[in-house]
Amino acid sequence: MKNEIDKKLTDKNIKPTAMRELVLQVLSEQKTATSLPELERKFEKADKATLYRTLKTFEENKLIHSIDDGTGSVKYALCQDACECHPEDLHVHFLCTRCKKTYCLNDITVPTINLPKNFSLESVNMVVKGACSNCKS
Amino acid sequence: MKNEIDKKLTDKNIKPTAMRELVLQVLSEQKTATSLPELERKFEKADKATLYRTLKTFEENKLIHSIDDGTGSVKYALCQDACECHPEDLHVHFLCTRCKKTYCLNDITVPTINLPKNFSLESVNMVVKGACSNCKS
DNA sequence: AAAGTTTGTGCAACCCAGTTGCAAAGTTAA
DNA sequence: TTAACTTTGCAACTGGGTTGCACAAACTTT
Repeated sequence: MKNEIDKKLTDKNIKPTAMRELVLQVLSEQKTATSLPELERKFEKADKATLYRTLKTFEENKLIHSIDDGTGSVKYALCQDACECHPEDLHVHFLCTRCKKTYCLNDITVPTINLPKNFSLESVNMVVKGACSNCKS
Repeated sequence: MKNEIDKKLTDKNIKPTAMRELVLQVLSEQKTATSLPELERKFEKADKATLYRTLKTFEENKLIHSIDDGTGSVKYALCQDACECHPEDLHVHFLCTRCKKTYCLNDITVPTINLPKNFSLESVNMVVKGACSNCKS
């Protein structure tokens, strides 16, 4: 258990502290992406700033990626193992407008776009909104 | 001039007040999408809340649409004449990571996505990031 | 093992976009 | 002109995100 978590951290060159183990543990358990405020609620004890910096560290080291789904708080989810967060690695995200959960649609990669002349591409944020299978009446 | 602006407002069932005429005027002049804070700076005089509510009114009446480009402030741009803001009307937006301007790529409609079973689609926010033609070195 | 260095954590304070309540001003209707 | 409604302006607040700083914990070096 703990060893798997620690391995994930060290594989990405992140020193495995107690805090980081806990946060990664929780993130691993989620089926949908998690925001900083949500994380704060899950860890009554922990400090917002620490959680914030933990997420930043994870993101910089490509352990997680962030999704801005327009709900006002950025959400985070684990990257796929080999993910380098390059444009061709990116997948579509789905925000359920009912339950406000954000899903990583890992097997739906973002479509290629033909940009206008002299525009260069760095990344894509694609959020599809609608009702998820749980909420669809 | 003023008549065109007023016509656009009344066509969308928005009462043409002085404030609204001014805001629509300014929005019409922009080649890129405009945020509330930017608008505040353009109108030193006007109140934030009024501008805010003006934008909301415009958006509700489908005169403008909003784009969350992840910069921390939502941006607004005029809709195309016949726009109903339905999924099939939506276009891709481009955020230049250098100059932070957000372009409506009006002739690039968002690609169709095959959602998982029992997921329904309401709308799509697709923001491509990179360097625009002005900023590309 | 002690002193020094680096890294991580916790607290407090802050910034800023967005939002709301309320009262004053303006507009429309009777 | 009065009454009803709409718009505007001010002030205050919310909440997510961010930073400075001091303390604690973990590595280094001798």
